[in-house]
Amino acid sequence: MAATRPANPLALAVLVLLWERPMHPYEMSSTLRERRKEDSIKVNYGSLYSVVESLMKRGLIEATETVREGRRPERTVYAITETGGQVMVDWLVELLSTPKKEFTQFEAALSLAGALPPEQVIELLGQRLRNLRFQQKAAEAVFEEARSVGLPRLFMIETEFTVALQNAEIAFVEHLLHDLRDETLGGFGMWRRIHELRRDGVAPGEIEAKIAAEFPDELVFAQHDENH
Amino acid sequence: MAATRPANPLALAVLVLLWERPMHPYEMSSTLRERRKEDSIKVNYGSLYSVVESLMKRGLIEATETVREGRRPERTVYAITETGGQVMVDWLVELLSTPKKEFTQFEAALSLAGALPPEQVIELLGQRLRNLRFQQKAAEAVFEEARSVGLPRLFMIETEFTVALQNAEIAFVEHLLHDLRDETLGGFGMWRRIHELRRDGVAPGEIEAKIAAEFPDELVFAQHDENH
DNA sequence: AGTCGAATATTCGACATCGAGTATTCGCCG
DNA sequence: CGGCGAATACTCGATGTCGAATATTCGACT
Repeated sequence: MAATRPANPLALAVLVLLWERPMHPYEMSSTLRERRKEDSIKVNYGSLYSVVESLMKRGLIEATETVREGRRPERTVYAITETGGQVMVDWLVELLSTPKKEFTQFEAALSLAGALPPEQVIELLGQRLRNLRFQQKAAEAVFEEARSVGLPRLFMIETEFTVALQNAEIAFVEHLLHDLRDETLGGFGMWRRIHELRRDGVAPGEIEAKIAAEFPDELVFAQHDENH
Repeated sequence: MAATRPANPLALAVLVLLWERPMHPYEMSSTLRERRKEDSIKVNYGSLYSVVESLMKRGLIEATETVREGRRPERTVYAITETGGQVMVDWLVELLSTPKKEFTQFEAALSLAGALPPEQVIELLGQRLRNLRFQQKAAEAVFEEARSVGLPRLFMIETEFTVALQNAEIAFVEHLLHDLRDETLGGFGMWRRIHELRRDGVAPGEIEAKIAAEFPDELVFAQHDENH
């Protein structure tokens, strides 16, 4: 059978750390913290220990010794196995070369935003924009500081990436807000009307009928509705 | 106590659907499919049924009737409760107004890419770029088709959003690849040297020492290492 | 010598996730 | 009219997630 791997990217981080040198779990978490990898990989005690166990079961890492230093609790030191090294490489290859759809909460919220009235959505997106700009300022400051300390860019590409994505989000929200305020976005009138009717306590079925009558051109795509 | 909610955004989708009108779970999944929300919300049978149960336990939705149509298996129809309506609004408000850090696999991979030699990373990012461009073409075609069918833009904002993010990713990878090929990216020499030494079978501890000696200026930030 | 908080190091269990499996029925085609 | 594939509708359990709780030690300061 092919060597399987855990789903959690934290397991990849563990493999990479053990590829550098043997370590015990707590040291992994502090190393990741020191290198600021917490910002790009979700590290979490519970997950760390179960991910290590899961890597053990699959034979990708092995316990080499248990040390007792002073009277601290016992620490188990792990090392990567040969299979583990291969899995690490394969995993990195896949993640770097092959884009995979990932779902964000904001995307979900956008797709469900129709359940709030348009004016409120405009208001909320305005707030988001202010928050995003604030975060952006903060991120750039951190960035600048890291550079001034002499941290090579190589160690910050993942941060550059998230900054790039954030900028794209800012531009998107700005653009969307503009179109919403303009009321030029296709479907806007229908959206507002639905919420007016709901506010006035019109029943769901009746709303559907009214909307269909009032906005025939915006619903041409929905012919399948006639089946019911 | 404050009304809690499940963590899975699919639960929000369920609330929104039931806010529109009562439904049974399978109908939820097909409605989401029809509206192409699968692309922006991870829908998954297992999760759907457990999310519905979880919403029930919290009193955000309630079972109104169980219908048997023909000799199909029994279907339980659910409706949203008043509390559920409030939770839905609060949840949407939060997601729309407040950006929250989300971790992507690619970000994790970027931050761990140092475990592969630079030449390979360049090669892999080249592949990624080709894949991204291909996907982009496909997405734009879907988009164009939707518009030609008369689907109002309002129903596609979430798609516009992901397209914007994808474009940002393409630009980022292009830029990064350029800097890598140039070898202008700070830390590049060190990175290559580490992999040369590993390939030649030099021991981890020795590698660290050699690197520290050969690249003193790129490691000025790492003074904490002297503690060990 | 005492204590307080930060760091070290891990466990636990409630909860969530998800794909594969099961069972049924409808509709179409020959 | 019979059979087969697509659609309907849901269940199950192995696995994964994660924060809170636990327990200890170190160092700084009183």
